Amino acid sequence: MKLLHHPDRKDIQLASVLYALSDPIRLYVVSEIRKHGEQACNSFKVPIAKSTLSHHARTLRESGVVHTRAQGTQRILSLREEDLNVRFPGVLDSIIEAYEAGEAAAFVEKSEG
Amino acid sequence: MKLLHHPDRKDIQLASVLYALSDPIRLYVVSEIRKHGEQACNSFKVPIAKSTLSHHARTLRESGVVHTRAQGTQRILSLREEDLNVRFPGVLDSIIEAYEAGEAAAFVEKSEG
DNA sequence: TCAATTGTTCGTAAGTAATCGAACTATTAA
DNA sequence: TTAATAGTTCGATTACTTACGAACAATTGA
Repeated sequence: MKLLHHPDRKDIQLASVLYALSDPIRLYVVSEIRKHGEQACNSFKVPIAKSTLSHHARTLRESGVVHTRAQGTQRILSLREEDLNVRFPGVLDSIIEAYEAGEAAAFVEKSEG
Repeated sequence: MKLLHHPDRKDIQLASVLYALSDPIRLYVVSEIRKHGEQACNSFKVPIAKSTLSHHARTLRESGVVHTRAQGTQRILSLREEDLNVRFPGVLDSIIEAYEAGEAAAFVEKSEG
């Protein structure tokens, strides 16, 4: 596998982060990570093909929103909260809070409490 | 001219707002309005065709970020700050603050202080 | 070694977005 | 009425996005 590219903190662009967060699937993934901590792609219960999820994970990674590391055959995604908070204070938190307050993903079986 | 459609507050979608704000031109327009108050399209010094600016204004309006009213031949854009703050507290403020703190539009002559 | 699991990459298709210029509408001013 | 100003809409182009399945690669477990 080729090395996964992550932008340096200073190279994270606000517009790119907002774009990455403007998709319902990606918003859901990010909110899940923030709620439950880092996790592998296969833990996200989304109604899309795995190749499509892989694409979304890449979009999140290349925008600087998540960090991806390999663990066995899995790719563990974690939020780059510190980088985002330093660069764009309050942006990630307010977005995720707004998401959780009212925009629960329509495609998720709401059974996780 | 046909009536301009604005979504009701309750129909403003987080993902759509983030998408609207994920473009450098639109981010600039929104930050200008927030800094200097409501203003007409022709006051934005952006290096794009007027038809393109019109498209961006429409994207901002239809996502619920701005309100547009006619005044003579002009279209006055204002920020829907209250609607956005009620629906997504802190989101608009933190985004614009992050933008102004470091993401000044590269296409603008930085002569306004 | 063989199979299962996890994810990536590739090829493709459909849809969407940004952009321009030209033509148009509406308003204001002369 | 005519001209100027401010925007919108249309048609076309180009590029990107999302999506899928198939094929591939890497790791783990039997």
